Amino acid sequence: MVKKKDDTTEEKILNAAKKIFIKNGMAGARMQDIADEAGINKALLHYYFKNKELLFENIFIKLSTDFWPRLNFIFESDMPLFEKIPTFCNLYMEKLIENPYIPLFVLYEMNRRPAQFFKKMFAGNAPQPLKLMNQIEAEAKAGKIRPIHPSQLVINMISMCIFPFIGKPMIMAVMNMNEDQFRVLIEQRKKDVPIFIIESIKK
Amino acid sequence: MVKKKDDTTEEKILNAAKKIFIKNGMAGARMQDIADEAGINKALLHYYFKNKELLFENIFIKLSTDFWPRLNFIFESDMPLFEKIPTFCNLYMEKLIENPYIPLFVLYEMNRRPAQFFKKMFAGNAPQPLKLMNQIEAEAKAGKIRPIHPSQLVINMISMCIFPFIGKPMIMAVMNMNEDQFRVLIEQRKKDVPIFIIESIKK
DNA sequence: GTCTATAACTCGATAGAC
DNA sequence: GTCTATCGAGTTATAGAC
Repeated sequence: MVKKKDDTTEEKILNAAKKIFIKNGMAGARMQDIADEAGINKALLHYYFKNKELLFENIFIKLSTDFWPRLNFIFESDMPLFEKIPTFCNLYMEKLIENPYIPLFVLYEMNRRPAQFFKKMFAGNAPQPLKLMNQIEAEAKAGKIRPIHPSQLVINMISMCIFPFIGKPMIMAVMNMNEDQFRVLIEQRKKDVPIFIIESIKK
Repeated sequence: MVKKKDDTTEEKILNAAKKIFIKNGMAGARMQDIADEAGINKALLHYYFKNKELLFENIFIKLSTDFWPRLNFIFESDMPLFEKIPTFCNLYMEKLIENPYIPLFVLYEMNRRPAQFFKKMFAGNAPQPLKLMNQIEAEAKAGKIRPIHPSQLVINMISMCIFPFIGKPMIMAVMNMNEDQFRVLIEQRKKDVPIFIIESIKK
């Protein structure tokens, strides 16, 4: 019988820290809250992770890869563009539905840290949109799609996938929605965003 | 000779608080930093604003209206849709270029506050996309544009305007850009985003 | 209104027993 | 490895002089 991973104290701490850091951010999170969430005391927390900064870095690097999950294989696949775009949007939005609070957390913390810091967070995990961008440029040159800046198209796609999760409270307030209605909106987007993009670039 | 508004102590405090809160967030901001920035001491800060929470609320409500500046007149104007969309994108992105850090600040703080809290922040300032949405629906029914969910179109438009400002460090890292190149990218977007949208919905 | 000084408190971190 | 107890730095907030 294999011991479940999150039965160990270290896993309990990591899960608790993840939850508390996402909820309150680095500055707002308390070591006491993390200890409580993990069902241990502060001293033990410091026994496993020397200080708050190191615990945070550990979590931040993990969550950065959740923010940008292993979808490079789509960017870099040989799929035709009109298939690649819906595939990416669907898979990425699925991931975001599972982890809706990660983008805001990651982008917020990135904004108050020097660029140097998140070089290491990208170690081997950086998104590689270059092949997709080359593909877009090739299709445009070949007259298969209308001329468009590849980087702008990629940013448009990612903006429309991510933003609703970041702007959820604003959207719900402005559009006078409840949780259920918001969930429906997001489900709709999985179909609508790819259509929106393809309608824009097709000739 | 009229006294400049920000010569008063209260205005100095408000400007300082705005700067520090945007930079460090509510949890990360220190009353001492705000006092230093304003060129006064902490005691005087508490004389003007009883506590940190009240000062924050004051700033947050102000910044929420900057986040959503007075652009309702565009949403509600009688402009044709194909003119309204570029006008909105241009004016909104101009505002965001002036205040690039406000969206992340506002959306982050909104996410850790109960919906009830920012009801008051919307007092009289809520964005009113309803007329725009009705217009979209009418144009679709009349066969002037392809069928599309009005709320999705509005969210797409806002996503593409705002997201680059929130995701700036990520975009710069992934696309290997410096500040100047990012500025160019944003300038391009003022033209490209409206085109992208119109190409998508036109018949 | 504005300041200095300090109280009151929060929180990260450590000492030391088991 | 895990706990209780506590230190000490840093912060919000107040008292009280000018």
